[in-house]
Order: sequence, then C-alpha cells, then structure tokens
Amino acid sequence: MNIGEAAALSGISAKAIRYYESIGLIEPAPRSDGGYRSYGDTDVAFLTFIRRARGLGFSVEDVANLLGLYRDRNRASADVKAIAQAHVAGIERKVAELESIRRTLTHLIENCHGDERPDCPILDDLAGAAAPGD
Amino acid sequence: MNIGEAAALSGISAKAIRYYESIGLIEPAPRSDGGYRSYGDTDVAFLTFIRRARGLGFSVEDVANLLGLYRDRNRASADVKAIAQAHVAGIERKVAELESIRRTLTHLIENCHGDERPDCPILDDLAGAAAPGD
DNA sequence: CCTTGACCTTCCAGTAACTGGAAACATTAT
DNA sequence: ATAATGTTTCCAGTTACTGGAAGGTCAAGG
Repeated sequence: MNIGEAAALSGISAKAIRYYESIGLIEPAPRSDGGYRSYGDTDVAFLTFIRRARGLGFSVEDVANLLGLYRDRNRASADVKAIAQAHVAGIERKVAELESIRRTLTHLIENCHGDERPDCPILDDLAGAAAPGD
Repeated sequence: MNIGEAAALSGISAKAIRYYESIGLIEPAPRSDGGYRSYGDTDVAFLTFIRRARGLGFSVEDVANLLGLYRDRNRASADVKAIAQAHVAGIERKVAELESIRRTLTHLIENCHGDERPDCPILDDLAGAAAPGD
C-alpha cells in the first residue's frame, strides 16, 4: 500500500511517517517503480505502535528505545518497565508543578475583584509587590 | 547598567533579554557610546515581571498582553482576571490529560513483572493487543 | 490520447522560546 | 600593552512535526 493508506490505517499523518523515516525511527520504505513508498501490514503495526506510544506522551527518543525492545525477542520486561517508570515519574513532576502554579494563580484570581477598577492583585504580584510566598 | 547586571537582577538571561527585545516584548534599550544596551531600575522591574509571569506558565504572548495591561493605568482588573482564568483552565486540561496518561501507564507497569522474561503488557498494549480501554 | 484529479515526491519554512557558539568590538584591570 | 571580561550580531540547533510550493505518478473518463 502507499503512504496515504498506511497513514489512514495507523493514524499517523503521511508527513509524520516521512519525518520518522528521515530521522531513522523507522526503516526507509521500499519504493515502487514510480518512486512511491510502499508499506505492508507489519509497517502499519509499527506505525500504530508509535502512535500509541506517542499518545502516552513518550518522546520520540523513548519510542525509539521502546521499538528496539519491541523488536528484540530476548529483551527483558524490566527494561521496558524502567522506561515506563521514568516516564511516569516525569509526568508526576510535571503535574506537581502545574498544580502548584494553578494554586498560586487561583489564589490570585480569587482576590481580584474582576471589574472595571484597575486594582489587581495578579498584576501586583507579578510586579513584585509583597505577596504571600514572595 | 549593562545587560549583564540587568540579567542578574531580573533573573532573565542576557540572551533572553535580547530575544525579548527582538520580538518586541520589551522596548529596544538605549545604547551607550560603545553600542552597549543600557538599563535602569524600571527596566529591571519589567523584566522581573516577565520572569514571574513566565514562571507561572504564561506564554510570551500572554505576557505581552499582561504587560500591556500592567502599563495601562486605566485597565480593568477583569481583563487581567480573564487571562489568568483562561490560563488556569488550560493548566487544568493539561493536568487532566497527564493524569489520565499516568493512570494508564501505572496500570500497565503494575502488570509488568519486570524481570528477564520478555513478556511485557506494556509492549503488548502498544502493539495493539486486546487491552482494557482499547 | 489526453486531461483531470488525487496522490505522491522533495525541499524549504515555520512553529515556542529560547540556548549555544563564533567572530569581532568595548571596557576594565593589571 | 595586554589580557580578561563583557558585549555586539548572526547563525544554528532544540522538539516533533505541519504547511506549502513545484513537480512527478497513476487511474479513470471523454
């Protein structure tokens, strides 16, 4: 099949597939007489794997490692688990930071009367006025 | 003062200050005879404002709006509040998505024995094996 | 046979928000 | 005078692609 069909089946855009090929994440596809890339079911399976892993927030570099482990019939599940655990730890860090930011902003918003008056604790805080936790 | 001192006082790198000038977030600084940018306390205050707003996760575009409102003595606090609220909503969306991803991955990790055996539900799931919620 | 349209090719640019580095000039200290 | 530090501009690179231009390929229809 051509790249368009592989894209539709895998859920990855044709552009992205070419990009993945260009950075070496996937093998260069064989070409037809006219120069079209041609794909089989196995390729679609790999692409789907990539889409799912990306959907779980793994970086392309992580995906490259996961793909390597996926291909390796002798790999240890511990290796995969380690990558996944590191990823979860990263997610938890991000969530904690976002929550902290959200708390700060929510607090500021609650104290901003939000009308036509110019007084605004949000701007005051950003400008460096004495604020809790400053 | 020169850019280095302004950077140290504001907590924004000299590189970033030049960048902010280049994209028009801040006014071009006046230059000394030798061509060095020169800054005053007010400039440092603006830079500090920018650093704090960025630290709260506001995009540079948001910061441009906030700066405009900060400069505008007649602005309504409602405008600022709206920007902050939209930002909080964005943060909440991100957190929800990250939490969802974390739950999925944690579940997969729990079912991966993580030893030398190759069997690994994480890879199985990515490869499209029947999985809860697939 | 020719054209139309859909699909494919490569390559260049742009995205967000900077950071790093090179080459050259300015300033300060010794 | 010279060395060290600070500053200047400009180009490249980062992440993970997307959009678009210019042009080749393929299948169907007239």
